[in-house]
Amino acid sequence: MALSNFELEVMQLFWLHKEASAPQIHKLVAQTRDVKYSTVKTIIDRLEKKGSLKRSKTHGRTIFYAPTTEKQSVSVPLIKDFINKVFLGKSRPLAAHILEQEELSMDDIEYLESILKERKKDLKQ
Amino acid sequence: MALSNFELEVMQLFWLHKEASAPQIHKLVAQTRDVKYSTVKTIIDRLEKKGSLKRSKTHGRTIFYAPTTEKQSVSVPLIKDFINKVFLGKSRPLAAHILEQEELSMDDIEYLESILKERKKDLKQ
DNA sequence: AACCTATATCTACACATGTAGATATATAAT
DNA sequence: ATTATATATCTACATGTGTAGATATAGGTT
Repeated sequence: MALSNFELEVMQLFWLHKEASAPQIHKLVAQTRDVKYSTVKTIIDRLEKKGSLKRSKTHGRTIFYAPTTEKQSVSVPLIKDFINKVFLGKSRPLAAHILEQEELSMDDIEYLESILKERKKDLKQ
Repeated sequence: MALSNFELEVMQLFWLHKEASAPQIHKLVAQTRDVKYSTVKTIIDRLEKKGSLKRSKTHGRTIFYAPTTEKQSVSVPLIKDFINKVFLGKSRPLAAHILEQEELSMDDIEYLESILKERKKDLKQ
């Protein structure tokens, strides 16, 4: 099932921390934006209902949740969708934009070059 | 103002064709999906209200619309958003995924390599 | 044991979105 | 000139989303 922006934002925190409670997630999100506990808890409830989070343990009455899927299994289809939606299914213009315009360190660049070199080798055979 | 998925899909068609009428856009969209004329027209009306389309001319009572902005001015911020949303603001993992997994021709690869070479040169100075 | 407080649960609401029917009407066809 | 038809306009509605208040209560605190 598709995730909304806010749901995805919360999932990112769960993927990062492996496991967390609603109050913890609320504190993290509240560092950036002014959002009430119950708002965050609603999102977590919806994620649980969607099957993206499961209850993993409790401390007192505090419930801890954990992701049910790897981050990859969500983000890879999102990339496909995005390329379809914004670049009519063509990867090259997106790749070009990132390589030209987005922030990359020398290390990043060399890493990406090595990927391309490999890819080229595979294509040739 | 942000565009919904469907709105963006319709804008893609306008960017491609420069100018079009609602019936034309409907026919194009209907090639892919079963969607009624009035649905498409509603989306176009909303795009007009949002200021993304303007009326450009009429033939009989048929209204032609044209985009008010370049495609780039919409897609570039979308890329930023997407990287923030899905990759916590880091471009490298997205770039790596595309270079590794998405469909690229030898020509694409060589083009992307040349971008990286340039970028490297700039970074060194 | 009584109380306080953090947390969970439940309910609600405005707005966006995808969807399309109903209706009016300007123009093309006869 | 009349009629038919394509197109525009208007209205509507279910669902998803971001948002949060109200209320209950388990469990820590005194």
